[in-house]
Amino acid sequence: MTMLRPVRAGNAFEETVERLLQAIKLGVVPPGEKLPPERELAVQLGISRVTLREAIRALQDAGFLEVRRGRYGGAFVTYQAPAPGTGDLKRVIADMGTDDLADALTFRMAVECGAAQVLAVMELTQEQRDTLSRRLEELNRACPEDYRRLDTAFHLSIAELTGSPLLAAACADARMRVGDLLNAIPMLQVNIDHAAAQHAAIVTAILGGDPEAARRAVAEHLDGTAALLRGFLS
Amino acid sequence: MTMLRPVRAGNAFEETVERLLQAIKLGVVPPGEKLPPERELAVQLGISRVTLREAIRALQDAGFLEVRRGRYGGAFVTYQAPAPGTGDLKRVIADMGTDDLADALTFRMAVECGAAQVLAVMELTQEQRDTLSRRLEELNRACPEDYRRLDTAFHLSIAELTGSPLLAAACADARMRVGDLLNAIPMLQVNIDHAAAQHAAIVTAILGGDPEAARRAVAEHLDGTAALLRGFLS
DNA sequence: GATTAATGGGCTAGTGTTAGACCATTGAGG
DNA sequence: CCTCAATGGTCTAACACTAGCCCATTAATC
Repeated sequence: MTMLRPVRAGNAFEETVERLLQAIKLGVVPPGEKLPPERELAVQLGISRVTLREAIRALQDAGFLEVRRGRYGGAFVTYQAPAPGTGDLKRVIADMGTDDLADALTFRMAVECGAAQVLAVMELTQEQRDTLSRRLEELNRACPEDYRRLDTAFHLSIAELTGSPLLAAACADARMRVGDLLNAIPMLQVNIDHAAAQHAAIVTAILGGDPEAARRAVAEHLDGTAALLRGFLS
Repeated sequence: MTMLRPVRAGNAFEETVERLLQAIKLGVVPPGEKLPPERELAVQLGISRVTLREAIRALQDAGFLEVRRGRYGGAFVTYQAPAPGTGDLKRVIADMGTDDLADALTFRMAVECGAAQVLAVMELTQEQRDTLSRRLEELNRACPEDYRRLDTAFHLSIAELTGSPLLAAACADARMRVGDLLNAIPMLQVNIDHAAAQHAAIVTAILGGDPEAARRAVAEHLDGTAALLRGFLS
């Protein structure tokens, strides 16, 4: 039964590695930038410094981070998102398993549509409206290497603007789970143009206070990804 | 930032107590019934038997469980949901804090609407359609002491039928967080009739494959709860 | 009444995790 | 060049959690 599912996903070390890895892959910490200091980050993640260091060490060994000592040192991100190509997609899908893949896509569809709908119903301050518009603009002006990162930022800001940490966390989790997938999808100009139109429709619906349209726009947008995948699965 | 939020909610003992408590309060394990055997439950929850026993002990001390030894023994639920009244509501709200309250309600609105929408889009087997209809019937025939439990079962089955464990877990989590609230809300016949009509609308929309209507029906239904609360908050 | 299988109760040794202190290194600025 | 503050590196003692084992109790069944 759903209610008696596992209390914890794994041990602290594994979960920490996963979290940091996804923060890196999603560009929350861009290449060349460094993670917060260990003592600070350990507090944010709610774990001990020892465990955090083990995780950082693992990511260093795997080539995602470069750790430098001394003042102005830190754990610097060396990972660069690979140039999107179709070659990796099948491997990524195989790595996830089709069940987990469907689960992640369904989950993402539900929470992102829900977030957009909720946000569209809310009365937004001018500042909130500006934030949303700004994220959209930044995404539209993005150069290819920044695109994924800003796309993530745009999608997550919808959830964050609802003011619900639980919802923001759920959307971040959903995004994490499809992160590898998105990185492996080829990024053609047609796709980008298409996505841009859909992003604009989402923002318009939210700012216009139309939850139906917001829900529909997000659903269509995410369906695009799902359709692309179905193409590669068959 | 959202991505660097805590990796774990608390220690295993606390999380386990919380989980079991909510399973009891939501009627997943009805009064008089017993929890699964310790060895089995520990595996399901992904914790050691020692930790589970500590949690059970705590709930026993708090009067929610009665543990009996020997064959056919087990941890029996003694907790009976209190007769709903307005007296407790303010205390429950005060216990949660208004921020957490708003967070939980927003989160629930998003994930339950998302689940209904997703389910409405899916092609359902006859068995799935029957399950949904059956849950609705059971709820409509429920006697007062079973109402909350069957209401929970109905709502959760929407998420479970999507086939996404992540989504089901999110909805269960959302329901957990508003569980005390729902138990404290007075259950008048008008409210029940109103809810029944909304439940029927939800099922109709889902079985009819209309995601817009499904989303709207769930939103209206949950807004009812929120409106009731706003009444008590002012 | 004896047997027995299912269950909770309790112990131990080992591993995971934490908090906190202290050391080592580095680069900026005096 | 020296100093210093911010940072990673390391250690230790305590606590949390786990796996596995065996014991104690109980009620159905023979």
